[in-house]
Amino acid sequence: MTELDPTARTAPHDGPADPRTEAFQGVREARRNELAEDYVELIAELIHEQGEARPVDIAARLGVKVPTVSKTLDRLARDGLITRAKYRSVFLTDTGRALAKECRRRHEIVLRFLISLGLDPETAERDAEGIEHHVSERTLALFAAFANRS
Amino acid sequence: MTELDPTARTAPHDGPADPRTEAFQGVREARRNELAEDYVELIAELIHEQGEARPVDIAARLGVKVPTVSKTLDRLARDGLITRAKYRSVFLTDTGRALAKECRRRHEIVLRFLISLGLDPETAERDAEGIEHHVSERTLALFAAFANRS
DNA sequence: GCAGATTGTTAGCACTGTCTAACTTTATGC
DNA sequence: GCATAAAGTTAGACAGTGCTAACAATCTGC
Repeated sequence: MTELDPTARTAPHDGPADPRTEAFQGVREARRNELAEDYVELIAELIHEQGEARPVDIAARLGVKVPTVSKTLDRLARDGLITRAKYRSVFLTDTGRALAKECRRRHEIVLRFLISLGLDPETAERDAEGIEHHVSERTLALFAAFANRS
Repeated sequence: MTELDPTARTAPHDGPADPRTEAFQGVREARRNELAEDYVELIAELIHEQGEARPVDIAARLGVKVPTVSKTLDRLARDGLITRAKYRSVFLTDTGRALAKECRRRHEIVLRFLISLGLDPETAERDAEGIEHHVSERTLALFAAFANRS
């Protein structure tokens, strides 16, 4: 019954064998990172726009309460994406900055793609926010090509 | 500071005023329903393919353990999407069936769209699984039009 | 340079979603 | 029709993500 049982289904791979199962596992994996990605992307943006990223601004942008942000920032710090000192604003580590850049890139491509498809910018922004965490590199390349072509 | 403060930002709406904040809130809302949608869609599929939806099959498809499924099914039952009896397989309520149908529709459109964009079917399946919960009706219409046109 | 406003932290609660371990029920194969 | 295998449930742990309430630190405007 375990997913390592080589007699399961038809294929003798390691792993789930069913591509649908792989898809679900991939999605669950992606979902775990979504929030962290939203945070680092937003932190980079705030630093760029306002010179610093304060919990109160992060909370306002995300639409959550400040204590929620505080707790999440602790986790991001623990995971090496940001550094922070008590009662001070937040900084990205190199890792965090790299992730933010990557997220911004994906976000831009998805957004441009949706707009070039004919979507209004507001809906495009909302959809891009949800979609960007779930597009493979391959899809991203197709999106970018489409947006450039049209 | 609260999101109901009419002096916040520039617009005197109720709600967040910043479209980016709305986007984040919408995404969080969508994320809350994703798992339920995955479940009902899968349950409908299993019933169609095999005549019944058993926890063990749901678990195998999703790539999680049976007790996880059991607990989630309790929640779906509590929320009126399925009915179940102890040690028996699972049935969709009318509400659950409607949701499943809606999910399947979205999934199909996204999948067809990605494939018609030029993506290989396996990647398309994986990406569709992640994307389908985050596309607005408006985007879906554009996807469908594109897939039909090409 | 102090009072009051703003911002940030901590503690504690609730719920989700995952797991393992132990148990019960149902199904299967002689 | 009974023993064993398979499936399902329950209990309990743990991390994540949200909240409120209470407290602490910092900032601001006289």
